[in-house]
Amino acid sequence: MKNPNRAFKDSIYEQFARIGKAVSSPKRLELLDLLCQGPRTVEALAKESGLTVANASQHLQVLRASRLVESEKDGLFVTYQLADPAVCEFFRNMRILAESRLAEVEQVKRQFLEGREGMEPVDRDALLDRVRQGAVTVLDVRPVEEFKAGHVAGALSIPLADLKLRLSNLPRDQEIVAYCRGPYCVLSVAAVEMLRAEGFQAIRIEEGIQDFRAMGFSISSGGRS
Amino acid sequence: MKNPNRAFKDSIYEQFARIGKAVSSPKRLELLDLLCQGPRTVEALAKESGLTVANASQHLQVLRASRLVESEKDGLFVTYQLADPAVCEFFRNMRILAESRLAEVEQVKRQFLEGREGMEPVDRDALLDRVRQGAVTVLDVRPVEEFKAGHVAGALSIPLADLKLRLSNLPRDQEIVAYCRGPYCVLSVAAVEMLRAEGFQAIRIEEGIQDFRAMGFSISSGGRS
DNA sequence: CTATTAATCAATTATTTTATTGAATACTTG
DNA sequence: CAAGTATTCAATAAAATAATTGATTAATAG
Repeated sequence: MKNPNRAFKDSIYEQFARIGKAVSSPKRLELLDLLCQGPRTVEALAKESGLTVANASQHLQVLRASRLVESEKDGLFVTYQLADPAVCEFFRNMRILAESRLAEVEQVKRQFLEGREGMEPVDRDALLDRVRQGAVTVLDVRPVEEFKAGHVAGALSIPLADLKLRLSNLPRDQEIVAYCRGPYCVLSVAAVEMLRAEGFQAIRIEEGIQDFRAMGFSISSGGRS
Repeated sequence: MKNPNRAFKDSIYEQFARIGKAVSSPKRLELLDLLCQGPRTVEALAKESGLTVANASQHLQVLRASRLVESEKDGLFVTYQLADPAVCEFFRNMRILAESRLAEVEQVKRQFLEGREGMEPVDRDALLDRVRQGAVTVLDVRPVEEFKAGHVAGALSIPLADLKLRLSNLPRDQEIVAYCRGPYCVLSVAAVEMLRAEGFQAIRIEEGIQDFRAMGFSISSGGRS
């Protein structure tokens, strides 16, 4: 057969490619990753991703055109958010695929963490078990809004920026497990370095909130402001 | 903090974007989709996707550079295949995300199937149940090699091209459920049209082999050549 | 060794995509 | 209504991507 269905297939794959194009730019992926933590204004996204506001706005519009995110105007501010939790799950799948297929990812990570304290290889499963059993103090070092949007049940919220001032809230006789946005977020790295320097038993766990959720951990939202 | 970790993040998201770029082209998605059915030579892929051989080869090299596929030289022929079953699963996730987020997909499909016989909306779950229980004749109309690479347990293999000659192998007193590569493959559409014209009770099921696998159906491989 | 075939390479062109800049819009506050 | 701010728009230049063409490489068969 001489493919009389070509036009149909072309249209279909063209649609699928809209999703692919949306996630083909590093900066858009970074924006998506941030949005996985919760809604954000254009300005906040621009700042965190190192983009100019105009450029961030354009990328966000690309993401919106592919229906992965939605925007809402709140007075002067425009808040962007994921259009569906499935988008976050998709991003996570993509991340995991990249980790498994691209050796370069591990390499880049290793190079960055090289020589940092508290980053020794650990028995990840054993650590997760201790978290699950509440046998350690779980510390969420992300900004408060992200903590409120969803956190590991029972975790303590101390954003990295406030950590130095709130050391007295932390136990000196129990291990502290710090987490942040995921394996490529550096908040928990800095937190653990500071805590160790202050004499705490602290260790980083690479998982982010989406990973905990995917692994069936109990997730809470809200909490004291 | 003035983002001293920018370089690290940039490198990481750049790696992730390699996967995104690989799946940002409609033609590469079509190639990936074909490879989800099993290994293929460049020529076969080019023909089926409507690309020139040189162009297909280039796209395949892009896919290989992102480690989603691998190639192996067999005498004169180069055979490409998915680097990992996870790639197929990823593609499926992407397809499902596109279906749920992009109304255009449904629209394009509807427009194409409009007025075709045997494409009436059916109770999908009930149909799947009948397939699961073996209460119908399940017909795989894909090329034999694809059938051999994996098929619904108990299905009968009659490639669309041979269907006219092998009608006697099919029951006239039982419903025939035809499947092919998935919702956007048209082999089963043509098969059902032909079967109905010949007086069979035939119906199409949109699921492809990966969908059946994901839904926990029993999958066999091999079979008579 | 020559001819044949499958696949890739290399060079070109046309098209898209990206970042940047400055202007324009839309909303809020006084 | 005027000033200020968040966002978007529009225009541009730079860079990356895609399809096409013809040449080249590698394996096979005679």
